[in-house]
Amino acid sequence: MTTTGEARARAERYEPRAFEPKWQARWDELRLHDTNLDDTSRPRFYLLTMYPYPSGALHIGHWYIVTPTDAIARYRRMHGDNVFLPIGFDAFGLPAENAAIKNRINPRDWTETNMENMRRQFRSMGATFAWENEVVTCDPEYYRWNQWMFTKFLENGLAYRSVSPVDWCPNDGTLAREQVEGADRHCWRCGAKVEKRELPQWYLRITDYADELLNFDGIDWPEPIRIMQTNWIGRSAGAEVVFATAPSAHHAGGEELRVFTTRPDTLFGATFMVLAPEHPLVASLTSPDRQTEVEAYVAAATVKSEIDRLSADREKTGVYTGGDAINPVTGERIPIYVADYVLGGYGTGAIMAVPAHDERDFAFAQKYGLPIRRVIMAHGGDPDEPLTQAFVDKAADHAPNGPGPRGPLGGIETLLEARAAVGELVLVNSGQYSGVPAATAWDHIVDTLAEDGKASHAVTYRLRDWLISRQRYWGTPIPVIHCEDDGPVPVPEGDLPVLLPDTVDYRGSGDNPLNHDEAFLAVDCPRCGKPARRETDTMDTFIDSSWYWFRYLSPHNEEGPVDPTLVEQWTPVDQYTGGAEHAVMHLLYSRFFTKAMRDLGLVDQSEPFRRLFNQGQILGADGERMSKSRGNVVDPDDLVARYGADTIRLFLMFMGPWDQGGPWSPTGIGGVSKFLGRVWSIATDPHGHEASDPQSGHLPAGESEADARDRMRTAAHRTLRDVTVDYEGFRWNTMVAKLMELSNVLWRYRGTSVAGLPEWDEAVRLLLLMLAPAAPHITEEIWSRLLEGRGEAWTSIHGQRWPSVDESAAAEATREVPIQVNGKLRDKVTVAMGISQLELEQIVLSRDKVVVAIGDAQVGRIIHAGGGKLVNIVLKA
RNA sequence: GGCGAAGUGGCGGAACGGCAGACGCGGCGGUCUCAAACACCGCUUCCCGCAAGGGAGUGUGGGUUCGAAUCCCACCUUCGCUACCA
Repeated sequence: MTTTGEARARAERYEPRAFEPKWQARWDELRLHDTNLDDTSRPRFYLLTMYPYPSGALHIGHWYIVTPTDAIARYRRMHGDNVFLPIGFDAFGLPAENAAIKNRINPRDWTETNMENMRRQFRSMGATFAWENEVVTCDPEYYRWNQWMFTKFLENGLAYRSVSPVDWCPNDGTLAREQVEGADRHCWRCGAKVEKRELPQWYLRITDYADELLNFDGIDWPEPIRIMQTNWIGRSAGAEVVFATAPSAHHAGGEELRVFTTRPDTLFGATFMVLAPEHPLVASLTSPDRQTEVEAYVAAATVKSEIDRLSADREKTGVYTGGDAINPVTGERIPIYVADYVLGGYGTGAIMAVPAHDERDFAFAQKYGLPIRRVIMAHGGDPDEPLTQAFVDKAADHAPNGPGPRGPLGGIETLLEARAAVGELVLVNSGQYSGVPAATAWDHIVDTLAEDGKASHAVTYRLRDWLISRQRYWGTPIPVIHCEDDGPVPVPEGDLPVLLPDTVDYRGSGDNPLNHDEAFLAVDCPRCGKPARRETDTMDTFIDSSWYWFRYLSPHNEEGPVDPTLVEQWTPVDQYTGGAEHAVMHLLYSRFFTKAMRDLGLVDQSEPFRRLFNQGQILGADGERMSKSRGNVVDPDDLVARYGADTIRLFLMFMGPWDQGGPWSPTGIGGVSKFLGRVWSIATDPHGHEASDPQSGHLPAGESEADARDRMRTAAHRTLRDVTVDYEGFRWNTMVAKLMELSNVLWRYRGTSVAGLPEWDEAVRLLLLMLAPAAPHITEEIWSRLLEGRGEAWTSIHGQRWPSVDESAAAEATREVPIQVNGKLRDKVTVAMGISQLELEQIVLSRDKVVVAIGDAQVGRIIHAGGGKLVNIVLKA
């Protein structure tokens, strides 16, 4: 049998379109992937991948996330695990609402249409999702439990309402802190400039869990993610010190002005104070002659954040309020400034400025001619030596509170350690503390002031409470009723869910249509029965994604948000996969929710995801993020139509390390397609050969049949050994490469006398099994043909057990030993595996090339590296 | 400015103390074909050489080691996140 020209036309070629849809339908029909959650006879494997937003169509980035995840699922099934791989849709959110405004259609219809298309596309991947457990977050069956949990949070003091300045985008309404991006403070979604607005808002007390969230014990997460979360939480241990305002012509004085500092040891160097523009005491401290100037500055500061960050000069600005304060240790009168380099939302919104030891304060003091007093220096130095820049001692920088590495991953673990490190630094110009080591003074000053209630140890965090209010329609209505007499009252459990009305008036502006829906708004107060108004804010969609994996276990459960038995049996999630762009927000919120739900008695655990893998992002061919507006979106449907799903799956895995991502380039896709074509030919037409190649059909010169049989067996089992490790570590690119190598070996033997021998058949079988999780259709098709050819009944290849390595087959009889002389490669020699070092040395030293390389020199040591992997002859100098 | 990640052929990448460039793309040459496409075979880090062979080489400069792409120090570049956190 030959394979060329007409003959090739006759031989059946790899034609994925001919069978991929058939198998997808078959797997669905047999319900191969709906998981029996009650089956406890097998080890469970809860595999979760981040559910998509129903934007309308999958792009290649979705395939990049889902395809390897599906391979993990299939691989675990081959190990006998009861795998649960659910999917759903993150179906609330702005794009639906924007589309609604634009096209005057209902967001629900838009969303439903999109989901239907995406479900079809998911099927075309051959992904084995448990569709029976699908969760759609815009379904009342789901969001009612958001509401239910919100009322529980309220009862337990975890939710509260507060009027505060919020970031406001003219298009998208309120934004979370994290949703404001970049130096110019633009909206993460639409890019518009962000303003500030005062609004009553609902918050969740995530900061109550700040310390617990810093602890990653018992979860296997990538270190960069842990570091990012740790830095995001930003725990800072220091002290709060109370300054008193000084009496003046316009001001009685004696008011408390609290500051947060990590350096109370520098208190004697505090020569002025700075308040954030938002600080509540700004107005009362301002003297009449300064009022105009201060008010103008404060007004400018609220807008400023948008405008001036781009202007490269980050020069500090501020104005004197005309008010003064008393330094509690020196008794000095020091001026109080307002400056926007102090943040209203951090610490107390006020600082004591120590220009000698803080770069920002130094710059400010220089600009406004304020005194700079050195209070810390190396022992024995001259305390009056003028400073040309702030003296910030490095060791203190590495304290957990400093700007350097901090927290559990930051090197120096505790303040004590940090203080020990600054032991050689002493206070100067600090009254009774002069000459005292800075480390000692730190505590002493705080403790002494604490006796008079003037200071206390304090911890602050960068992390703020989670603002969940959105002035938007397409989200979970916050279940609260505002009554004139009773204030905000939670909707009673029996009245849940508060349904989102389906027919609303889209005004085309950013304003929430719920504000104008009288049928929705009008309600009686559950407490007093008087007419009241419903809350119109809806919840941040990150609420939806903060517990959805629990709901997958019992998506239709009407008794509660979760089924405690299934939760206990199936969670925490064994493996979570998703994009690294969610490193902080979604993953931190999910951890918080899990802990909060635990404290409400809903779940029995503290961490949601035991193991996390963050894959990289596929960018457009231009290296930019894929987006419709950039026009660089790659449509997988076209690719599937051309190459078939298996080729696309495999190509995405072959591109490079999974956590790396990178720009999309279809170059090379043909190589993967060719590989599958060869697998096809090897398995379905083992005796065919290429007539255009005179060598084809003959064993390589000098190779016996026995050699070839050995080589096939060895190659197959070594590949199995290595590929198994790659599967475990999600190293898809090398996994594919190794399967290509094995196929190259078999390709060479195709049509020769060893094709079809038991070793051949075994190698082919192993190749198919190893390829099955990654390329499920072609392997299933070939598998069924092989069974049919042997007259056996059909069973799915995906129900087979992962093969085990025959170590004796994987072992080789000989090995090639590279020979170095003085670390330079000079020769190689093939020797028997069991050879002794002495024998090896004799052979090595007798090699011509080695003798030449040694020349007249004397042989010194001979190094046998890596258990005989390499020999290095070291010459005497 | 801070934090994180990464710099290896023309390209994606492999190797992560022991043969640098696995596997694939692209390129070049060839077989098949009237021809093209497909398919197949061979070569392909750079420099010198007809070859045998030799030399250089993993962002740059140092260091540790018998041996460094890999470990350590300094620097440069790119990407991501963050933006004065007291």
